[in-house]
Amino acid sequence: MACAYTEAVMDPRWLDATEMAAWHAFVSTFHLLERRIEEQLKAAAGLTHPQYEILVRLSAAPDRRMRMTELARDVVASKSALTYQITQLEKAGLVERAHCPSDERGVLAVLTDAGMRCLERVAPGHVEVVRAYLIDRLSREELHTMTTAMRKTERALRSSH
Amino acid sequence: MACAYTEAVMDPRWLDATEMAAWHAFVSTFHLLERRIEEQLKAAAGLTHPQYEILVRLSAAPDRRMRMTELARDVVASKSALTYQITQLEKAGLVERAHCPSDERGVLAVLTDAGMRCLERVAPGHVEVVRAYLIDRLSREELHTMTTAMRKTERALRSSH
DNA sequence: TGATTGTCGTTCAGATTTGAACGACAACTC
DNA sequence: GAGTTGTCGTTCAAATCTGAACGACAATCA
Repeated sequence: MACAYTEAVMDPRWLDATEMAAWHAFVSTFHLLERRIEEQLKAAAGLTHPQYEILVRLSAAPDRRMRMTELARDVVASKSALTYQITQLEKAGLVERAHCPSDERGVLAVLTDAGMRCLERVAPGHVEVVRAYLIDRLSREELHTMTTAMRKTERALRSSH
Repeated sequence: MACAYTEAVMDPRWLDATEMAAWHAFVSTFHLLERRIEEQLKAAAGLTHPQYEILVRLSAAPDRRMRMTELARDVVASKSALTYQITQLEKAGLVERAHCPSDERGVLAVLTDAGMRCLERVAPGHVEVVRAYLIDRLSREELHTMTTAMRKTERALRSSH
């Protein structure tokens, strides 16, 4: 009754019980899963989740390289956060920086061979966690619905900035 | 083809295209939404999302108070992160600390009247963002499926620690 | 009771993120 | 081509998070 989400029940703009349940479940679950993923990656390879995501994106890019800004957009990180993480990964020998041939301002993040090997070594354990707690618990139907729902929101958020 | 998620297609433990799409959509969307929420809350009241969530939980608790550990579990924060945030909210006059009558070690976080007013003032704008980018874009059916899916994962994660 | 073990919340150092400011270059306009 | 505006990536200070260590108290058990 005192909850800020449901208090003004007369106003249709507030969240009803179903909507509130969906939202809270979404937020809590993500944080819990994120925590478990961090734990697994740290133990397996001393990597953080943002660092792992960077390696994944680079491994899938042509020539295993990507512009800083594009990479930041892909992994949803701020430019300064990406600068910091690329520096860390460079110290670890997993990524290198290269000049961009087509733009003098540009910097390319390049996955090294060591970075690729690291990813191949770590990925199975990571995927196992994602499976164990999310993917394998959902039916094909649920998986599809969730993807559709997430994409709608992602599209709306990306197009408004 | 070089993506670490799909490379070893012979191994059924890897994620196929559908699963990978679901996972990436989930992670990206959450980060984008989180970013937008932070932006809105900061502009509206100088609050962070974790701080807002703390106020919400306290507002819904009996006597508007909660034990630190329980609160930390609810908002999925580490104990030290909660200690820090409660200190910040105390400085802002939105929350107070009180002794726990039943346990000498315990600390109760208590929502002040100012905290309650702040929450009532900020909540509509916050809910509007959650609606605009997530809730209102999903059908009742999708909302229900997502909640069910998230709850399965949440349950698995909470019960294994 | 006394001893052991566990939980509570805090502290601290270190790691990471944020957002504003910046210099360097690119793109566009006239 | 000079001037304006925009983008690129980095830097910096400040804010926040993490995880291990800690002292204080609670719970359990002999």
